[in-house]
Amino acid sequence: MLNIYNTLARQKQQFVPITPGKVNMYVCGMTVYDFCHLGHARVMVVFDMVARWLRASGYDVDYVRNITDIDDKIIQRAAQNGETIGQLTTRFIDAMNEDADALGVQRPTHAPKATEYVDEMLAMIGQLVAKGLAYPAPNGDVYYAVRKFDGYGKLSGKSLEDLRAGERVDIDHNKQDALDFVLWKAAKPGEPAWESPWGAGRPGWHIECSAMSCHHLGEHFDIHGGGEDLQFPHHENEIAQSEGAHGHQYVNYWMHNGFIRVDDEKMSKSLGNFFTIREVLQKYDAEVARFFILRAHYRSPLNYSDVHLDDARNSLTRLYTTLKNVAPAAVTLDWNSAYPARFKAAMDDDFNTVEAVAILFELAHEANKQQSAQLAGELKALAAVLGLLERDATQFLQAGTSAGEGELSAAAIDDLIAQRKAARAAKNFAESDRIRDALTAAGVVLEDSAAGTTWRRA
RNA sequence: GGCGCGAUAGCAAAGCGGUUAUGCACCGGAUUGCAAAUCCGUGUAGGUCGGUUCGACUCCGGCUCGCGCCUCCA
Repeated sequence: MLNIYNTLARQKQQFVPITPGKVNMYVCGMTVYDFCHLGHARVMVVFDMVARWLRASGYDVDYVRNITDIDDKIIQRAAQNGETIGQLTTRFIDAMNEDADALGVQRPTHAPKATEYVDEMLAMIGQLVAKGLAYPAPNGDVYYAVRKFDGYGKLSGKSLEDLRAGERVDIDHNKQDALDFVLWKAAKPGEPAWESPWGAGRPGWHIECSAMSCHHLGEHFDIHGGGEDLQFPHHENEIAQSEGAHGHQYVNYWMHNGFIRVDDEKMSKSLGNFFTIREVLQKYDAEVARFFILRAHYRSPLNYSDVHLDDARNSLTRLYTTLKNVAPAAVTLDWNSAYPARFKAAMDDDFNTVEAVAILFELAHEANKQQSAQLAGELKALAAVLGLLERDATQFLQAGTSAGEGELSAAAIDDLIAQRKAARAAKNFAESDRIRDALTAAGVVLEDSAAGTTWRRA
């Protein structure tokens, strides 16, 4: 039985789907005006893992991850670049999909773009205005009247009083309350705009998720996820919009993943301390990056550094080495048998991939020790549930970096191995060691066995 | 200032009121021409001060330090 830490309840709760056997899940995706960084990678990988585990558990999962393709930064960036908004967003949506694919992230079932749901957003804003929960302001904007919604603050644990005391909210005389947030922004000259009952304009950020989740998953669905920085105000505002408009519960389980950090600080655009996914993939195999994310608990902060990525690569190498040394049998997982049962218990405990990965290592140890194709098969099958160890072991072990600087080609390596083999046959160990040392210096490790010599990159 | 989270061995990182986490690194040994890989062996970790308890890394409280949200942000 699956337990999920629900931000709304601030504790783990047993997961009970609204419809038996079916899970509807929505995750806040990217605003596409730049390349994705590692923080975005974490959201994509974490919720990919969640979707995979739900499916492995037998659920039919409808997974929606939206794309914000209209907002201030997009407009600004397109203008800077001298390209249209469509050109800019298309470019970065493609880049995002490339990065996600590299990381082994399966595509969500739907990836709706905000610009394609403006009608739905306007309909919802209309409902909110009709109910007196929203109001058009003198400047042409439409705002949500936060104080009219009873439960405001229930997700983030904030009270309106505390928020007002925060003194960090701009005073805007168009708003009835400083904490009111915008649903519809009046058009400014030169900006893209849609017609609306309140004049030409464009949607505020929060309304798109309420409208698109409702369109694809209904007014009430099971899981909503995103980075923990979205808890407030974005998710709080979504609740206000959706529950305000529909008059009932919006989401049952709210999940928030922790940040990627650099030197113990949140990695973010505004701090400028971010690494893009493709930057990292120049130096590290994408599966190493995925493993790096999944070997930490999704709610914990995760420090990024080359040292940690090196460590992750060495760890993953051990797993793949096991599969190279012990050919895995084709295994159909029996969740009642020892290792799979423990793996399942770990995953069912709020997606404890840390524990699940530890079990993978125990399995590797036993597979090596017993030279057991069955255990190696279980290792491979269990890892596949996490989207790991799905490649040919030798392919992984010999893969270079995409940068590929100063790397010896496989052909050159094979040639040196042949020379070394001849030297060894002639008992010329000085020469064979010289060749091996040269390879070591080039980052290539040799492994002799009865079957011959194999190599991998260090 | 308000609200919240965390502090585990050299590094990373979990579970758990009493019994080995796990990985990397390190050190012995087996194996190897020598290595690598693998196997065997080796770690008296749990910020600090108190409390509860027969017993606490694990529960409770104080303190210290770190981080996050309160503004766009995954």
